[in-house]
Amino acid sequence: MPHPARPLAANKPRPNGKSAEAGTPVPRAQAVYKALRRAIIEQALKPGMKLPEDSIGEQLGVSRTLVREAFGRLAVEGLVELKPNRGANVAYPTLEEARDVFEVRRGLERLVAENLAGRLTPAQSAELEAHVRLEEKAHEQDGPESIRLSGEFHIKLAEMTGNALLLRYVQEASSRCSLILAIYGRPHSSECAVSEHRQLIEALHAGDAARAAALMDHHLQSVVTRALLAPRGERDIRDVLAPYALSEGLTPS
Amino acid sequence: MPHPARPLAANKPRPNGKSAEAGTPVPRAQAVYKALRRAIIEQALKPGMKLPEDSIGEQLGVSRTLVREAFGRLAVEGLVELKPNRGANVAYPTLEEARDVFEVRRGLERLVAENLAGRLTPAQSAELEAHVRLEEKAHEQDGPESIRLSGEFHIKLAEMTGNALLLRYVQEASSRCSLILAIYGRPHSSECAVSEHRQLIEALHAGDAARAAALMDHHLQSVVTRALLAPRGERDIRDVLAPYALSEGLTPS
DNA sequence: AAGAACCGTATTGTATGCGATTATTGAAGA
DNA sequence: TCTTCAATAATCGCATACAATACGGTTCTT
Repeated sequence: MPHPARPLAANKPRPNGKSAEAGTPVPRAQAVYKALRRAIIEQALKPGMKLPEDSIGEQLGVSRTLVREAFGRLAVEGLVELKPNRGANVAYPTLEEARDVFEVRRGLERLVAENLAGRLTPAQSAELEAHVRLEEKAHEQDGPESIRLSGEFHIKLAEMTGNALLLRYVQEASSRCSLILAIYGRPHSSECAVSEHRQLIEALHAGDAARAAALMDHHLQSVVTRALLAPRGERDIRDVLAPYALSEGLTPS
Repeated sequence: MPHPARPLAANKPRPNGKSAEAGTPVPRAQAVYKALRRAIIEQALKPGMKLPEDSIGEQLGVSRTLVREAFGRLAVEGLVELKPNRGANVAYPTLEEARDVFEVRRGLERLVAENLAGRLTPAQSAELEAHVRLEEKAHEQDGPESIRLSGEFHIKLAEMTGNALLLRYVQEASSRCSLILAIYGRPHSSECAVSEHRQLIEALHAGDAARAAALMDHHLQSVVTRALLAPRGERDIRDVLAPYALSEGLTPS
């Protein structure tokens, strides 16, 4: 699976500074950060996985310095764990941390709902409705597409508040929820019920802040019970390995 | 003064930055981060102030590498602004950002209040009451001590929820509020009314979640309604950082 | 004198190197 | 065979080196 290293940007030793007509001299540190972030969220890098600085740097075509910088930022956001002198791992939240994340997320999104109630522009309403229709369509074949869309619905709402900090926090909580569901969630239940999204839009539109908040609260609560409270009790290595042992005709002692 | 390239000499690889007796192999990157963080929160580094990597590194006795790492983390937390190719400044939030921060903070702390209502242990109650008494005492001479204590009250509450993420967010919002009040707040009005803290404790104790949340909401709301304009002066970075370097065990070169 | 092109300097962006710490392997001893 | 321990390999922490970019002042042009 390891592909030959492909530098992540125009890493060319630019012949002469002058001719750099290419778009953005965006710091590559940020590119590294974003690449790793996506990789973690999309679970290409699985929870708990070791993250050695130099192999990652090599793979991305940058030096360890930049990888380290990215790790630091990801650690603040709770996506990687940084252990002194022992390197970085993709975060592996405990069940308790998971509970915490969901609680905070509920608080944040309730705020989103209150903020938005009665303030949606027609354009925003339309966008949300369109989104929900997409969700419905995707829901039929129940692929990973469905999951992505459910998540984006919440991000869209946060964006519409116009509160940048609130958006950032919701995104952060959201990413961590992805991690958590990757660990403790059941395989592919689409996490959000589309009908609940519909109701929420309606309440927002009606300007009923209290009802919107309550709906959001209930909605996220039910995500937890749907996806989380059916723990695939694999906190233990044994559970993970059991099927493999079986298929190889080995008997765990 | 550019050094004429001197092939390794004066700065021999020191065995360790500090005297050998240190029992704590605490990464120095973290020390730098904490020093800068405190300096910003306590407004020794004023909002908008330029943060040159090398003078800071020199003052703290570390290389630019570590300073940069700290900047990255502080930027995620919104305490530092990082402009590509133009370095770092202490964040200077706009009024709109200020509004956003306060709104999020309100949402978070309401969550704290709801979480805590009816769940305070006797020990926790006692701690809070003791704290409020301290506030009252400090309030008489109305120094900076009074401000610090008011802030700590909210942090203490967040701690008591046992929700680490919630605590982190409250702390973050809190620090940013310090910045904001430094810019837009009036000089030294102690920001929290002690009586409101008292009422809040009472509601928590009574287990009245709704009332506690409402009180918290109102309390923070009333903090906001004290926003005014204020000028700023600038000092030399070196002087400002010296005490922080000292307290973190860093040695200026 | 106002503006544009120019150049030296201060700073930032990134890579590399070196000592320190941790993990791993393999051999000796029980 | 199971430990214990040492030597080695892998990795991290941090400083330094070098390249790229932005800033400020000067000179040249009109």
